[in-house]
Amino acid sequence: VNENLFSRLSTFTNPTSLELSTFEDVAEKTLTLRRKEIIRAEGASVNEVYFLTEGWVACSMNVLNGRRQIVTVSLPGELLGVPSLCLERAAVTFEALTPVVVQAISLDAFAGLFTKLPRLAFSMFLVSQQERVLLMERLASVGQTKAIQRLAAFLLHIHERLQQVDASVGQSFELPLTQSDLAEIVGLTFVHVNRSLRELDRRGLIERSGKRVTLLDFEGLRELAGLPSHQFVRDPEWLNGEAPRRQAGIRAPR
Amino acid sequence: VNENLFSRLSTFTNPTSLELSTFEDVAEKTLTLRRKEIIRAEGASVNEVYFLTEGWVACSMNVLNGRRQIVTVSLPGELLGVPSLCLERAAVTFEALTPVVVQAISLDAFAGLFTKLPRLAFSMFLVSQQERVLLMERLASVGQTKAIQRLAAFLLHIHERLQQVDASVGQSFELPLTQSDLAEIVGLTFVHVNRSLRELDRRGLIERSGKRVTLLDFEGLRELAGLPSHQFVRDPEWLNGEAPRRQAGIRAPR
DNA sequence: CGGAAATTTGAAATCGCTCAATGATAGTGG
DNA sequence: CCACTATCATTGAGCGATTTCAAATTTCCG
Repeated sequence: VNENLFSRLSTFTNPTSLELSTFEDVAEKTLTLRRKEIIRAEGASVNEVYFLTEGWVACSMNVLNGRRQIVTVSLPGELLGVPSLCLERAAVTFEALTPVVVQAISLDAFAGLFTKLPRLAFSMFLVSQQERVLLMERLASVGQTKAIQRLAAFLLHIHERLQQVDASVGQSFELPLTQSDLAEIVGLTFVHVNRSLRELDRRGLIERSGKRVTLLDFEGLRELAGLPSHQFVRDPEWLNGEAPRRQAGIRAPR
Repeated sequence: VNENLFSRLSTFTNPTSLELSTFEDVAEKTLTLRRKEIIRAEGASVNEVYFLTEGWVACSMNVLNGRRQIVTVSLPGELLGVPSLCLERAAVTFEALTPVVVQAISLDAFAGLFTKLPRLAFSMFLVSQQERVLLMERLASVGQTKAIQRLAAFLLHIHERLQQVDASVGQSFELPLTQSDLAEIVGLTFVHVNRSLRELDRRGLIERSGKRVTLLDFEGLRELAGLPSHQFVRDPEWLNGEAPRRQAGIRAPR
């Protein structure tokens, strides 16, 4: 499972061994959690970010009517809590969907990374932009498409991300989410998620047994989902263009 | 209107005059557009980012069924096109909602900024995190709340951002969006947006005349919207903690 | 002033939600 | 290993929110 833990940091550039080892060194403590345990709740003070090394995590935001939106599902190799860096109090709750292992990184250490390894910093910047694009896609899916399309879009999305962590994933994979979780992801009730999943089943697009899902017809699913496909850059040449000319550190203004 | 053009870059730290002047220098050409004109379309190759100096811009993503989602509305002082930096082809279309002026910044120049002014870079990093939080809020609103609540949430949101650009904005402001635009923002049809706006009217929460909107009852609107309120950090101490110790540039791995 | 775009309104159809009940599955303690 | 319990999945029926289609008004702009 651990085979490609840094795939996320390597999405846009190849990190040097120095970069990777420095990154590994900033971890201060390792936390192990069981399913349903909370890593950090919405509203908690922002003292650290987390590097997810094992398991799945739901990142959710509560709405006053008692409902909640799962805004992201995080997989091994991802950083948790980066968006809340700009806030006094955390915006989202991190809940373990499976047994989970995370490494806590203090804000000082994280900011230090940013200065010591500016190229890694730029990688993290690009990863954040990728997350923005993915959030936009989710918003487009939830805002503009029907139940069955939203589910198709999410299944394709999570399958693709799973493949990046573990290249051995085929068309079939374990989805450790209840139908309630799915409902909170795609903005529906769990009853309607149930009916829509069976409809995907009936149409021969997917197959389910227990928590295992098989995507039978990728083309059909993509067409149904209706979202544009996005090709991510790899080592863009402009990154190495003007970039290396000067040296500087992050420094307060006079 | 132009009074606080750099409010966005100054959200988290106070930029030095060097930082601001360097930032201003990277602009390569100035584009002036009329309402409805496209600055850059979804799918176009990613050659530049844009600094919006005047007017409102809708950032939208198309879905196959012919509908589209407006994922962001940008106001003066904001950068356009940063998320698409991680893509081969642009993810969103930028369309002028009013007469607009933008400055184009080449990717090389932008990457150069990142290296020359790492503190400004970190500011931009934090602005990106803020955008992620705002997108999550929008997703929660669209995914989990009813039509009237989504509109309340959006009106509060845009009012708050407007105030940051122009402190003189009171409870009343010009909203240069059609009801179709609003529909594409909150994930409804324009017919239902119309009915929901009149319902907000009827309840005495807002008042409309032409494009001018007055928010009559902020407390009521906030309660209705049902979203958590988020307080953004200002000059966080961890930013100056470990950060200034080293000097480095963005550099390719060996 | 004329035409196009935007807003408003009505009526019917559809989608998704709520409430309620039944079955299936997995985990727990004895 | 089994009984017990909680959680999860499934199904039905009726209701409510939102969409769709269609048409009338109003506003905006040249």
